[in-house]
Amino acid sequence: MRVTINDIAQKAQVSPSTVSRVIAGSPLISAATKEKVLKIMKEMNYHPNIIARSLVNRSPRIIGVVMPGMAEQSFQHPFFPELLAGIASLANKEGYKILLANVATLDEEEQMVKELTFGGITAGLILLTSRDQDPTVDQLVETGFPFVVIGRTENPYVNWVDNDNILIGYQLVEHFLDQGHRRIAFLGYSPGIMVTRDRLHGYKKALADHRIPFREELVVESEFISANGYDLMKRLLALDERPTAVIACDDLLAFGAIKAIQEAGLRVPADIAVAGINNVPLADYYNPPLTSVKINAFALGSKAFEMLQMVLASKVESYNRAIIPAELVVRSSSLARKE
Amino acid sequence: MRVTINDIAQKAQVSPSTVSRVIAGSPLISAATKEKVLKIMKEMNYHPNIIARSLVNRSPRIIGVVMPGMAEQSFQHPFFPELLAGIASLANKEGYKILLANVATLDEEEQMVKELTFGGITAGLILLTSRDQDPTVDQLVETGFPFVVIGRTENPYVNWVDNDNILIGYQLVEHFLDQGHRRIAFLGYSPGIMVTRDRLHGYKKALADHRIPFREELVVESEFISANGYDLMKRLLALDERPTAVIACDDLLAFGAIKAIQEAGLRVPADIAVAGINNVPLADYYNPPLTSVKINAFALGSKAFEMLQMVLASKVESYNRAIIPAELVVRSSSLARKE
DNA sequence: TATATCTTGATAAACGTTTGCATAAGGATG
DNA sequence: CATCCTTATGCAAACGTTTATCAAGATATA
Repeated sequence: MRVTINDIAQKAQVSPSTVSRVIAGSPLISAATKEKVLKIMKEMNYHPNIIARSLVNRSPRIIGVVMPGMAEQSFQHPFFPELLAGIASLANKEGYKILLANVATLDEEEQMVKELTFGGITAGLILLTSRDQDPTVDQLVETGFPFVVIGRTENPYVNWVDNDNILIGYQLVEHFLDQGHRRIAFLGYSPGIMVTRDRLHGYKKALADHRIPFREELVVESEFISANGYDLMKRLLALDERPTAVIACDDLLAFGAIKAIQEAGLRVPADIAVAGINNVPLADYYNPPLTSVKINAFALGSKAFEMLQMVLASKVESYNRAIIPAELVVRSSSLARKE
Repeated sequence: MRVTINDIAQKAQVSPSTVSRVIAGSPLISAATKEKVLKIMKEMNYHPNIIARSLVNRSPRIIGVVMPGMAEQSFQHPFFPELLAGIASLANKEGYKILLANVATLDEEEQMVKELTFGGITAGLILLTSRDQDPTVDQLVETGFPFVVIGRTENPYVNWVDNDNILIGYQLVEHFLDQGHRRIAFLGYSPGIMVTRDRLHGYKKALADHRIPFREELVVESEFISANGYDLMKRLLALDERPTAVIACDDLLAFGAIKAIQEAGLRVPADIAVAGINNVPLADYYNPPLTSVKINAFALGSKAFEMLQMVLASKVESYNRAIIPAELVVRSSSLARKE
């Protein structure tokens, strides 16, 4: 049998409301009573029933985190756990619990979001998305339910946190230009995925700023899956004029690409330089070590929670955006031989 | 304002209990009423309040998943998300929500588990652990709260799901023996971590079964962190009699080891063969591609949920164990040159 | 026609909290 | 000593469900 506030009250010879006030740290309670109640609470190993508490003050200290399914492959991604840890680090501190909505299909996602918003179980939502058009986001905007997006969508009525993907693309190009490259390819553009769009955008902008003509054939589309890096790179290798440098939208793609390059009898970076994005733990151990961009997933998560908290406190007047800086990590896969 | 069961009842000219019974699919309701109510529910976009429902029938359809913190590094691990997906796949189907308790320290873990068990918010817990002695597990056993462990601990009063780590160690040794190796090293044994203990156990058993003497110096201890593979391997390389094959307790360790081997001017697998465990996505793209053991994390997760459901239904008389089979994936890092 | 049976729906209590309002005790003030 | 604060506590309603018990109407049976 579960020990309730009434049991404590009875044992302490006070009313339940007094116990409740002790728990809440109300100043209206005498020191003596407070101490007595606290002691008994400890003795009886009492823990407040979160459910009951949530019911009465209609904002449960639970936030929902909605993750897209394996369909998007994102689940395999090492930064997901880090992101969760980032959210949790702050959430725990603030006494929020995290309800993880791990959905596989879009239908499931829609249903889940409905349950979470109308079901009264969560106070707010953090939504992970990489799609440029996200029906779930639109759905949430319509209901007015408090939420924050990690990633970015085209819907403007949204508070979001994201990496500066445009800058990431830009910086990688500049890095390669510094190394003397002029034919720089972009591997892994996926039209529906905002991240890749932004990165490509940065890539184009950097080229333009440095008066390098943009070449359609140097951009290779994909589905953001590792296995493709190998195949995609082969397309580039088949070009009349091969690129001398390759920016891959993800480290997994980069590894595949390097494999293809090496199999073709070429060397990285001597013949073709390569850089990835996300800085997976193995980038350092690859041969050659892979230049990448470190995404601060932890910060992404904690910032998202922070923003959601602002939203919950109605402290946001307009729509907020936060951009988490990323850091270029140069390793040998992108370095020119000394000239 | 939230639409409640009373709003529906009012609109439908019936009592709240009737609406409730419609939701529950009770057979005591006439088809006409049922249809009318359902229609109005849809019209008003009604979703039952999960909190209120949980309060009244004291078993909320929420299970807690407790994950060890970054301290154990486990978070970086690619199979964590897959595990979660495995849990969620079944949980969603059964109408259970997942509360993710993502704790950083042991104190936080203890506190969190207390809140989850006594706080009435979860019906049961799935606990991830790799420690042989886990205070949280002991704590849970004592309270009698329904829970299942993924991983294994020494506490016997526990339902758990795990890989057959002993077999994994055994098979890898046999694989290397098949390739003609006799001096096989074991990299990454960590005394407090059950997984590595079991794998080492399998390793020893295989050696014994094949009458190969066990050599203390071929077992290298570590902390289960990628960065160490490199350093640990150097210790092996410094031996008078170097091993000709290395089993690494984790792919990340294996990658570090390969790097050390190659830096020492030796070749993999020609001079030293290497195999890892966990089959991370990159194993295939490494140079050379890494032999590894595929852990079915998804199955691990879904099996754990299944078991928890049994526990919740009190369908377990004794303590259950489930072992998820793993699969050796042979790639070139472990293959002997043709003789 | 009176009674029993069955179908359908309503009433109210309960789950464990929080909190506005009321109240009692004690001290200060006039 | 009556009045008024202040401080500390209790009472009871409310949060949105579920469900046991009860009631009423309809139908069948004697």
